[in-house]
Amino acid sequence: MPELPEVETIVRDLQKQLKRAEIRQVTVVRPDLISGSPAEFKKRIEGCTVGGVTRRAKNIVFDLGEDRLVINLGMTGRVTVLDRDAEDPPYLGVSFELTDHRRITYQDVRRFGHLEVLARDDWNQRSEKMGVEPLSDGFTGDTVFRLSRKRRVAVKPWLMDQKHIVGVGNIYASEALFRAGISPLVAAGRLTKKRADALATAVREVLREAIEFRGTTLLDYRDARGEKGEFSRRLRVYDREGQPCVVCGTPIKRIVQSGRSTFYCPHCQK
DNA sequence: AACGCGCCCTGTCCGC
DNA sequence: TGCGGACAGGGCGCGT
Repeated sequence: MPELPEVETIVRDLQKQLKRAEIRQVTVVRPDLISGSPAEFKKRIEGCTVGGVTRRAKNIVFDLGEDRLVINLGMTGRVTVLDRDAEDPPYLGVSFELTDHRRITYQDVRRFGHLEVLARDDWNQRSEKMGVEPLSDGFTGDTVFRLSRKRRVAVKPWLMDQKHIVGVGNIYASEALFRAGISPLVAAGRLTKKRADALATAVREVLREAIEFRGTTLLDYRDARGEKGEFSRRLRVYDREGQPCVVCGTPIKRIVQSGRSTFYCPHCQK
């Protein structure tokens, strides 16, 4: 569900809302969502002050001092800051009661999400092994060109593979390829340098715009205030099968690649 | 090593 | 109306 823009939106909300927030008590409602035992999870978080909230790939990272609380939202995870007295939201997985009048809740219908506490160094090590951040200075057409060499897989699933570039999921992969005029079916390794440049630009632009509009809500996504994202209406191909291409009017096609839907314009994307 | 696929789980929608 | 199948922003582990 949430890709880079949605996670980034949530993180920015949380940064503002949780300045120096202190966590008093943790309640694990669904132990299958966390790594390790609920007792250990509680022990390592209770009493900690949130020093900051950042994003790495599609993960929300809470700075707890020595430890990091890392949340991956899976498909339907939500992190919301509520009044402490507000009733439990549906599909509540974990609740973090703060020392002020609020609490942070994690809800997840499908429970593909994941919460984990780990030591700062362990997290840093893991983070170093992840793919490149597409909004970082280090991400250019050269990056795309270099990483895609000799890859025979189609560029769309390649773009979604977090080993190379992080944060791009099913929606923004289709959207970026449309903007770059590249067919989702071409082999990643066959991209010319020029097309790699265009793709890098398209990825950066679509992610930036989506953040500006607070992400895409198809169904489940909500930001940390419980609001939907506004980028949905600006999608050019995703979920638009049969509708006219915004550029040329050709009906948008839907195909399945690696088990995921891909949407594209067969006329504009070659 | 790289890649495709099934699976995790619950809800919704569509066709028959 | 009811039911089965397909599908949904992700990611892991398996086999080839």
